[in-house]
Amino acid sequence: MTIYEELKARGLIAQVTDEDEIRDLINNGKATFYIGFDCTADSLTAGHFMALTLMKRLQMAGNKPIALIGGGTTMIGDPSGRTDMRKMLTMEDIAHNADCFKRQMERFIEFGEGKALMLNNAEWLLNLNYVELLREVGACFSVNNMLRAECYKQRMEKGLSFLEFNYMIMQSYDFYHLFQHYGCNMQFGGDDQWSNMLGGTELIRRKLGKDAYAMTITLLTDSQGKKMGKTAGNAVWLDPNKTSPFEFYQYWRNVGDADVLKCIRMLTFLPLEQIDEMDHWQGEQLNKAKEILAFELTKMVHGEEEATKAQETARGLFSGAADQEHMPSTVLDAALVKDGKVGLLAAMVAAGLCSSNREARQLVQQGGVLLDGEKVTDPSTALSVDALKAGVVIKKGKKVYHKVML
RNA sequence: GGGAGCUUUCCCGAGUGGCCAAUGGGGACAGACUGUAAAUCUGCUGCGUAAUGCUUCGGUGGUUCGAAUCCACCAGCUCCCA
Repeated sequence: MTIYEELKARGLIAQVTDEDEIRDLINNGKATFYIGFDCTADSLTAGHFMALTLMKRLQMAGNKPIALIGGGTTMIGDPSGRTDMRKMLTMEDIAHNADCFKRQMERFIEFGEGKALMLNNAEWLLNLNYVELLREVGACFSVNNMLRAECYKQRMEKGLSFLEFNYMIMQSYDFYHLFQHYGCNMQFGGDDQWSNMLGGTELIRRKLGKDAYAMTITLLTDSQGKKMGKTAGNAVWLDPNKTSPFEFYQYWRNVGDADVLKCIRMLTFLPLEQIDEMDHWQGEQLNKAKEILAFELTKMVHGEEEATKAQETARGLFSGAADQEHMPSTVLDAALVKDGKVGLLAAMVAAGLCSSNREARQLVQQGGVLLDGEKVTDPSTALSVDALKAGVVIKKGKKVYHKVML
């Protein structure tokens, strides 16, 4: 099976500019492609992860990837898919985020001589001269067309600043620059990037009279059409300090039935034949598929050891016997001790299980808290120092376990 | 440059002088049911052990016994005219 067919079978391809040409390029290892990552946070997310796997798949097929860090474009802020303007980041923040991105990517893609390339568009964007740029590329863009682009359309109501309006031009310039200096003939990106990417191919055609190609990746959405990789509005991070390997594992372990196979197909490197076999699994059996998904992804992001640990912890917790070793834990401040005891509510807040005493109390009263497996409903419950020395396991709801100690 | 309007708790959105910590919906969280799923039903959602308690309705001042609600100024945004 060729790589193009495989991408297609995995459901990764959303839109392409020229299917025949692209198929030929990537199947024969003739593509030098880039994917851009704007550094709006200090860690990559599950969403970026899919782009990285795509990069890897294409690299394995002999193509040359360029990971482009958006040190320059982040200064503008991509308006695509947003209903309001992004917070403007400072130069320092952006530089710091770019560093973090770099470190995370290196773990995943092979960079170096003859391998993948990592570049930062701050290099060429930050030194552009306004008037020169206007004359060189500004003349190639039709405002009329830009306003018709999907990414701006939805902003016509809420308002769009000139700063953001220029994002498409910056991204197009990137492609133009990479095409000329690095022989980059293809761009990949999320499907929401489609119009920005077309801007690039169009610019190359107009300025250089040459063809470049663009392909977008299907956005990972759940069966209800919501973007995946987020919990409660927070991203699922790849940085273990922001999302622990266990939480990361749990996120995938808990995806909806309707989404498991899709995720396995799109995100893992398991052979398609194996995935097709899982396709007819149903009901409870799907839990097995979820475990596979969670394990595979955790392994890729955090390493096999962490993945095994997370899996064992999860199995332990949900089969009853808590595996205390790998459970998140907090050592309580001795100042919380009163009369040889620590109030349960205070302990829960200290452990980060609740943000306030009030919330903790409510949770206890609603029967959402278990202490070492025993349900407690009295908010005035206190933990004795002796018990704390040994460690007490607080279970919040069905899935959150936390050990507190002194 | 001129004119009109908007700014509410995580989000949307009611509220136009006391009965407002503020209707409703969404989301989040918890309970029941389950398969660590979905759907459904229930509870809950500023802080406080509690109170006629404290802090909140873009910001700063003011009017008033009392303001999210009225006034002034400032800021941000939207729309119309240029």
